[in-house]
Order: sequence, then structure tokens, then C-alpha cells
Amino acid sequence: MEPIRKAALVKATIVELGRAGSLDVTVSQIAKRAGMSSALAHHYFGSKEDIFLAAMRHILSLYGAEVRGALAAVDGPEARLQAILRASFSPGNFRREAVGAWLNFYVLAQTVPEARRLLSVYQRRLRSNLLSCLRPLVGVRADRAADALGALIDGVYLREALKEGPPDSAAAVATVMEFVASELGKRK
Amino acid sequence: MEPIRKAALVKATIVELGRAGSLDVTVSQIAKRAGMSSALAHHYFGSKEDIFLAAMRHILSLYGAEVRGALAAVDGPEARLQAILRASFSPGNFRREAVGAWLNFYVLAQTVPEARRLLSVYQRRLRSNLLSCLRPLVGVRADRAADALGALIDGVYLREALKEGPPDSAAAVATVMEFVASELGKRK
DNA sequence: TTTTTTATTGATCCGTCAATCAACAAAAAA
DNA sequence: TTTTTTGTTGATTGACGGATCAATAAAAAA
Repeated sequence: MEPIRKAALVKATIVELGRAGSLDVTVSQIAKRAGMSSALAHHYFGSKEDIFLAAMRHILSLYGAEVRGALAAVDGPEARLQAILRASFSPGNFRREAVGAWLNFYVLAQTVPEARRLLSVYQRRLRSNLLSCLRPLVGVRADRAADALGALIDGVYLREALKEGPPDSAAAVATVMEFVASELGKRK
Repeated sequence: MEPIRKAALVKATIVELGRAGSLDVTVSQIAKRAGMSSALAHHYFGSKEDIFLAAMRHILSLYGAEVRGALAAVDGPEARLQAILRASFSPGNFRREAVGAWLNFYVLAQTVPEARRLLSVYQRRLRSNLLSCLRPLVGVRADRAADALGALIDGVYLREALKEGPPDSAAAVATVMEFVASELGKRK
């Protein structure tokens, strides 16, 4: 039962995070959505913070899997780069729940060391993926380019997610690819 | 008294936001730090949300003034660009309170329309400042470049603010300037 | 001076919430 | 079958929080 209940709670947490748009989500709400009592939620996770951290791990691992899947399907540095972007900006990542979860993880990262650690794990993994694409393309400049590209991805995501009107995955990908092109010295 | 009290509450709100690292700040805490009772805070602002929005307006106007000041001191498109970056990444903007305020404004923007509006006002203003620098430099490409640059600024800020270890203003400026250089086709 | 407006607070209302616990049910082990 | 472990919840606790209000003080207007 334990893994089932935990998984249900994690999913419910993410939904509630998106619904509320803030960390102001009660354990009861989460438990109710997961079809159990709040006492049971406390039974399987020790505390509310533990539930949030588990949800964060889940989101990050989903994203990681998405990137891995996209990378497996393509070949060549540029195509791999584009695959990373498509995974990062997939419509699923712009759903209410996903946006709410990410933003609140940033907030959590300010004060909860474990949250900060998880976030930096994700960033390092992204960076290493980017680096392996960039090195064949721009050689020694890859290091600095990967830093900038990582930041650009976060920034574009943030803006696309918070702008008024529906987010546009393709536009987000295009914006970043254009940066890559200019970094390669190509100009149309 | 009203403007004095309101100003004190706004300042106290920002400090408390930074201290707590989340929107989980009580009106009593804010009022206490501002040296008054919570009842008085409710008297001058109708609700907690109003207090938050006032704090957000204050942060945005501080940032706006910082940029304006930096722009007034320099001449030429590239120098102006650098001035915007230096203002955006000034050490003051990496203080606990400022980071906490910004992150929580992003969170607020998900659910409070007025917060989203304020955020998009800020983004439009930044965009127009960037455009006026970029047009003389890259002509018709300026529009797309301004979008990317704006997002890059947000992303770099986010990463610099949340990374472990102290933020490095100069490194943030350098990262973005490097992007500008590659956009100009210059490569060292 | 009297009246009115402004400034201010302590107490209070009504509600919520995280966490705990005792108790019960059901399945597994003995 | 009896015992033990696992799963589950309703009720409770202890605390806190936003908002309101009556009441007081002080200043301004009349």
C-alpha cells in the first residue's frame, strides 16, 4: 500500500499546487484529492514538508525522463539540443500544475536546503546535457555557452508561463534556438 | 499619517518576505516590524493582499528608478545596455529581501491578476529599454533579440539568486554581455 | 468650547491547520 | 484459531491567523 498511497499523494500535491498557485495548500486538501484522510498522509509522510519534497523529486524526475526520452530519439548535436528544448518546453510543462510546482519549488529553495539541493541537481544535469551538445559545436566556448543557455531556458520558461494568454511551446523553442544559431555564428 | 504608515508597512513587508522566504507572512509580523498593531495595518490597507501588492509596486518602482538612474549616467547603445544589466544585477537586488520579494511576486502573478499585470508592466518597460539600445546595434533583429535578452536576464537572475554560495553580480553581467557580443557577431 | 474627524489598539470572532492518538478493521503470520 | 502486523480514520489538540469592532485618545474644525 505504501508506494501506492505515496504516489497518489504526490500526484495530488502537484494538482493542488497548481490549483492554489502557492504553497498555501493544506494536507487535508491533498489527502482528500488523493482519496484518503489527512491522518494517513501524515502516516506515510512524516510532515507536510516531506510531501512537498517528494512532489518536487517527482516533477524533477518526470522532467529528467522527458529529456532522456527526447534525446534517445535523435542524433547529432544540433538535433539533440533541439530535443532538450522541446522537452523543456513541452505543453505538459506549461500546465497549471507544472508551473505552480516549479515556481513554488523556487520559493522553497530559498529556505529548505534539500529543495535547493534538488534544484541544483537538476541544473547540473541540464548543464551537462547542454555541454555534450555544445562541445562539438563551439569547442572551448561550450562551458560559458551552457551556463547562458541554461539560464535562458529558465527565463524563457518563466516568461512564457506567466505571460497573459496561452503559452506557446514552439515560440519558446524558437527563441532559444535563435540564440544557439547566433552563438554558432550562423545568421539567416 | 497615512502615507508614513503605508510606507513603513511596505518596507516591513519586504523585509518579512525575505526573512520568511515565502508568502507565509502574517499581518501581525509585518505590523510589528513596522511598529504598529495589526489592526492599524488592516485600517490603512484593506487586506493582506493589498499590502503585498503595494510592496510589489514598491519593489518594481525601486528597480525602475535604479535603471533610469543608471541610464542617465551613460551614453551610447552598448554602454546603455551594460547600465541596464548593472542595475538589474546590482548587489542590492540579490539581498534576501529582494530575492524573496521577486520570487513571491512570480508566485502571486499566477493567481492575482493585478500582480500579473504589474509584472507585465515591468517586462514591457524592460523590453522597451532594451529595444532602444538594440535597434542601433542590430536593426530589425532587435525585436527578437530583446525578447531573448529579457528572458536571459530573468533566468540569470534566478540562477544567481538561488545558487549555493554568494551571488556574483559581475559574473551575471558578464554572462549577459557575452550573449550581446555574440548577437553582434563579435567574438573575442 | 463643542463637535467632528483622524489615529490607534486590545480583545474577540470565526475559522483553519498540522499533527497526534486512540480505536477499529483487515490481512498476514504463528 | 490466535496473534501480530499493516492500513485506516474520526476526533481531538493546541496553536495561529485574518478580519472586525468597540473603545479611547488626540488633533482639527466648527
